[in-house]
Amino acid sequence: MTAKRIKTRFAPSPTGMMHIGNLRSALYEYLIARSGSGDFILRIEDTDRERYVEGAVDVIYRTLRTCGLDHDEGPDIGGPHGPYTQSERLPLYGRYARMLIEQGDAYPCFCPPGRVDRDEEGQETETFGYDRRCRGIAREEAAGRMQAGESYVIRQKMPLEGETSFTDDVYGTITVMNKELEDQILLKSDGYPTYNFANVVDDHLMEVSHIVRGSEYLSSTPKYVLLYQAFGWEIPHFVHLPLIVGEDGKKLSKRHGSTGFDDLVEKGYLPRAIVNMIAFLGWAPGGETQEIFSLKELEERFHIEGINKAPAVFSYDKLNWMNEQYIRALPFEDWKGMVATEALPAFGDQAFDLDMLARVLQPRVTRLSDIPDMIRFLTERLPLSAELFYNKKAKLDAGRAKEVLEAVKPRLSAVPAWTEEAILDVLETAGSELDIKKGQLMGALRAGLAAQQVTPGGAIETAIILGREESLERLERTLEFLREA
RNA sequence: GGCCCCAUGGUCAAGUGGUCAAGACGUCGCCCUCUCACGGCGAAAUCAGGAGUUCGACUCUCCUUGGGGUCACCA
Repeated sequence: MTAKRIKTRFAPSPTGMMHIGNLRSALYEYLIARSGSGDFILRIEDTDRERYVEGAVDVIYRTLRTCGLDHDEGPDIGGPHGPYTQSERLPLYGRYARMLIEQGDAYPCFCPPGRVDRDEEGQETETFGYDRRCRGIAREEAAGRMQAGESYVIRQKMPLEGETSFTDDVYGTITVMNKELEDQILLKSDGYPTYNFANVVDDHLMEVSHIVRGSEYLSSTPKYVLLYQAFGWEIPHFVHLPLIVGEDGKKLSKRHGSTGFDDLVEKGYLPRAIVNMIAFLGWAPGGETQEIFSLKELEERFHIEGINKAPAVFSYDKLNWMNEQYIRALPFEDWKGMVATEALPAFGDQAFDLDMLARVLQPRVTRLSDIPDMIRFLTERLPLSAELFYNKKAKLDAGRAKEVLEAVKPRLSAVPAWTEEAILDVLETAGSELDIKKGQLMGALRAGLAAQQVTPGGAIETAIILGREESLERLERTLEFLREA
């Protein structure tokens, strides 16, 4: 193969959400193109009218855009090989199919759909696939029946002997016996091509150099190779990707939880983290140990040799970690904006200090959607209990907490400005004057303010977030509880 | 079941005949510490099995076992 310009395509079918597996294909296709300064194009494969979902094309555009996978040709931006939507290319497929019939590499088939093979006793046989019943129909008879308006499909005529092999850039050379290949349908009775036919025609016409797709297509690739040969077209590079599977080792699907890009985003995963995560499902840079890569960096390091052959299990644990890395590294202002959209509705009319809240949350949040639960103790006054104040190490319990708070609350009420520095100053003074250990002081205050044993952030941070008024009211309420206990 | 593919710790994986077999996630422990995190340090944990080839195999070959994919007028 000559040093042709690298060109890859993402060819999704508009059937709904953007599955993680599809997105990974798109990402690898994009990276293979970009790492070789080639082109990445988008083609919509809408040849299945029954599965077509309104609006699915927009999901595809939107997802690619938010992930930063810009394409060079596509239905929305055009290009030299349009149209890029298969339903608009129908006449083309018919023409090429007829060409194959004339060459003797395809034939019309009049069998009803889904016919099951049966043996002499009428039992279903164990053999699968079409039995080539119509393959022997004389050309004139076939032409007559087609003329007469009989419904038919066009099937590829597979060689009955010999073998076909091709070399995949990831899996190496693969060979199959031709007799194993089914006379697959190229053109359906409704005039639409099947994927098996359209992808070959379009990939050739659009000058795609590297066909990148999931390994579930590996076993049907010999049939495509035969098609390329029948047309006398140059065989492109094949780059089959290892499957993404769930924890149970099975191909990732709906029952494995959130497997759509939108689902993940809704759960609070950052698009950049998702992209980084799926880049490593079946690929590794080799040599180096870095795992956090921006899309730009991936464009520089990605290479086909780094693609693995074994299926990869999608790990939510690892995704969580990646998301945390991205959250921690976010510029504070960006992070604050995200916290605001989660927190504002939860706080409602209640005032709170967004800066401090964001600061406290940044090193602790795993997914954005976790925020509402994490801040519930701030947006609601939770029920109190004696156990809240128990801390063995600090020798703190409800009784001691009452003493501490009784002593400290008046001083807090008198703080001139409700700032970190001022509050810390008051508490330190109180601590040394009244001889209260820091653990007891802070522990009692934090529990008294939060009414929750474990909190993100400490006593002072909590006080700042809540503000003076709410903090003092909460302390008064706590003291009332403690006095009665 | 036929055909095809795959096989390093629980997971993602580096490795390409000679390494004490990287690193990350997760798990566990310690430190830091007003709780929880973050951060730091450390630990346990892997070459599926069997034959070969070779002076020497995780690396090469074969077989076994295990797993997966595919057998649609879906892609």
